[in-house]
This record gives sequence, C-alpha cells and structure tokens, in this order.
Amino acid sequence: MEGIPANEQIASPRRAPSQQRSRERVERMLAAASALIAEQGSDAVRMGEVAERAGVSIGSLYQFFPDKRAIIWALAERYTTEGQACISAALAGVRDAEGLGQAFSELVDIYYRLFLAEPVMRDIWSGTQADKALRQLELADSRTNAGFLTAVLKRLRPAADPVALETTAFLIWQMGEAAMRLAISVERQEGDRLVAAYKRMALRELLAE
Amino acid sequence: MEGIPANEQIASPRRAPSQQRSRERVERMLAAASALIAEQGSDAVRMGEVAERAGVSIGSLYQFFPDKRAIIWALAERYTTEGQACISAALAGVRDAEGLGQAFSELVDIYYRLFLAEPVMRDIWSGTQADKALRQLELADSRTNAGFLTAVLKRLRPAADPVALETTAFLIWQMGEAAMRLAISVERQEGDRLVAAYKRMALRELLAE
DNA sequence: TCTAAATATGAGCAATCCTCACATTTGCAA
DNA sequence: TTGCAAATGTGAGGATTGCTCATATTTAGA
Repeated sequence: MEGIPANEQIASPRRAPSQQRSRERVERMLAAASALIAEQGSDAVRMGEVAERAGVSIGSLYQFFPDKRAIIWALAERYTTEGQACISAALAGVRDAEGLGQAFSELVDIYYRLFLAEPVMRDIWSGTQADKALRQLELADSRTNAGFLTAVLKRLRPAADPVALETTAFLIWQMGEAAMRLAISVERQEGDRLVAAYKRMALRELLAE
Repeated sequence: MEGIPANEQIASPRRAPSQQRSRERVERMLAAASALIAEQGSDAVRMGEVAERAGVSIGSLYQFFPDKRAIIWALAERYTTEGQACISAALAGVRDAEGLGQAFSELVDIYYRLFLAEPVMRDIWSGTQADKALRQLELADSRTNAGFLTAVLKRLRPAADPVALETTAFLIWQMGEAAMRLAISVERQEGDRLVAAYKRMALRELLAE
C-alpha cells in the first residue's frame, strides 16, 4: 500500500539485457519473483528476498527493473501474451452461433481452471485495481481479447451496430474477469455456480438478437 | 504496495473513544483522511499528514486506528452503511417486474453518478481487490445488497430455485460494481455506453424466465 | 592485448509505518 | 473539593524496506 511512493509511469526495464549472461540472470530474477509471489503474495515479497532467491545482488535486480512493480508487470505481460494467443486461436475458427457458444464456454472453463490453479496469476490480476500500470496493461489486454470476440460478432451479425458490438464484447470480457475474481474468493461450490451463471448470462447476450 | 507488511486481520479500532473529546478528534481524523484521499489517493497519503491535518499527534491517530488500513476501512464502512439503506429503500416497494426494472435502472444511475462524483469512494472501492479486509467488507456489503435484490426476485418468481436466484443476484451486483469501475476508467462517452449495456444485460437477466 | 561498454555488488540513504515511555486531562467516588 | 485511576495525548525514535551509487569485475570487439 505504501513504500512505493507513487503510481504513475509505466515501468520498463531500465536496461535491456544484451548479453547472454544477463538474459539468463533476468530469467532467474523473474522465476524467483514468481515463486515468492506464489508463496507469499506480491505485497509480502521483498526485493532483497527476490535477489537472494535468484542468486544475484540487489543492485543487479535494479539494473534491469526500475522498481518492484516492474517485476510484477513483466510477469503480467507474459500471462497476457500467452492468453491472447490462446483466445485468438479459440475464436478464430468460429463460423456460427453454435460455434461461438461452444468456444466461449470452453474459454471460460479454461480461464476458471487457470485462476484456480495459478496463484501468481491470481495475485497479479487482483492487484490490477490498485496499480495504475497494471490496470493499463489489463485494460489493454481486455480490449485486445474483446476485439477477438467483436470480430466474431461482426461476422455473425453484420447488420448490427459495430460500436454496440464492441461495447458488448468489452463489457462481457471485463465481467468475466470480475466473475472469476469473485468465484475464487468464495467457497468452491458457490464459485462454480457463479461461473456457470456468468456463462449463461454472457451467452444469452452474445447469441441474442 | 509495501510498507504495510501483511494483509491479514480485519482492522478494528484499538480503543473505542468513550469521551466526547476523543469522539470529536476521531471525527477530525476521518475527515482529514477523507480530504487527503480525495486530493492524493489513499496510497499517497501519509499517516503523519493525516495527523497534521486533523490537528492531532501521530500517537493519537494510532490510539484509535491500529494501522493505516483501518482508517480506510472505517471510511469504507460508512459508505456501505449509507448505501445499504438507500438500496433497501429503493427495492422494498417493488411489487412487479416493471417496478423492478424501474428501481434497478435508477439504482444503477445513482451509483454511476456517485462513482463519478466521489473520488474517495472511487479510491476506496478500487483498493478493494488488494486489501483483504476491504475485500471482505465489500463482499459482505455486496451480499447484503444482493440479498435485497434476491428478496424481490423471490417475490416475483416464487416458483424459481432460491439458490439460483441468490446466485444471479449476487453475480449481477458484483458485475455492476465491476462495470462501474470499468466505466470510470475509460472516456466518459464509452463509460456511459458500458453502463447502459450493463443495465440492459442485467435487466434482461432479472426479468427473464 | 587493450579498452570501453555492459554488468555486478552491497553498504547505506531515505521514506514511512508504527511503538512506547511518559505527560496531561477527564470522570467520579470519597 | 480532592484524589486517583482510567482515558487520552505526545513525538522522538525503532524497524522495515524500496532503492541509489561509487566502485569492482566481466565481456565484446577492435
């Protein structure tokens, strides 16, 4: 909540590792951070700890990451990149309403399982509201993914207002993330019901009109 | 993000102010915190600053609030209490589907306007994902409010499965909050469209079957 | 081989939350 | 009124932690 003074600029590596040696070390830093986040949550992780676990000095850490948030950000970026490829692939082949229902339903299941199983992903996407850089990344990611969905909708309903379709897709996507966050913070059984309800609601909207 | 070590226990006043004098001082502390949050955001606010603005010493602050989060929490609790009364009143008189549509639509508008106009509320509900105590408060609040909605649904559809109605109401409520958070973090025009889309989607679900 | 750029290091600076020993005020019983 | 315990007030300083920087080492390439 504090210690890190502000919340403004988008973090980027202070220096891109150009040598093989440093690239490997950066990997170790990210792996260490990831492991520690999984164990303690990103708030509790201390920079010195990350450096120690990665087997580097605290100075080396700051050579490649301008601040603590930048490490989280780098991890988050990987998840978004992976996710986008997966989503794009799942939606690219959709040709009709039935196909959309099938693909969307599967995507929701995959994401729900991922959220349940990946503590790091869960932790990072939770912090998404508090950190501006993360929020920007998540919004951009969400727009991209919603874009894949919009493309499908435009194909299925060429007569519909494109802006309305974009709005719907974006909203449905963001609500899906909200539903996931909610589902994993209640009892498993209720979480399952909530995800199912979201799926039904979203599909009703996607396939309507 | 840091400085406050963990994120565990629910914060409660370390000592309840029993004298008139201290009650007034606690009010001043909360008012100071609220003003500073509006100006800078809760992350940027420093405890010494709150004490100074309230005209008390740092020690007095910690006499009544065990830590920084407890102040935020206290402010959040006030918002939830106010909100619940408002929502309960709006939904209590609903007798048919049309009335529900009307009341729900108005509630969404009120909340959207509130989110747009109240920087403190906005700030606090944004931090809701990162702080466990806040998240608990928000979940409890959401359940309470969803309960009001559930009561209406049960009245309108007595034959429906109660658990399903509860799930639907809870989900719709949480999605509303997500839609608000999303709407205020994009351009005003797009935000309006998103809120309208949410409203349409939620109503379709509430009035369906 | 030699040099400049890249990389590595960790003691220490700075910011901030929060504690605690001690001072003051209040409520109330004698 | 007086005395005293409980409530309240104070702020210097302890403790933690993100981050810097002067300095040392390694690498790439001429």
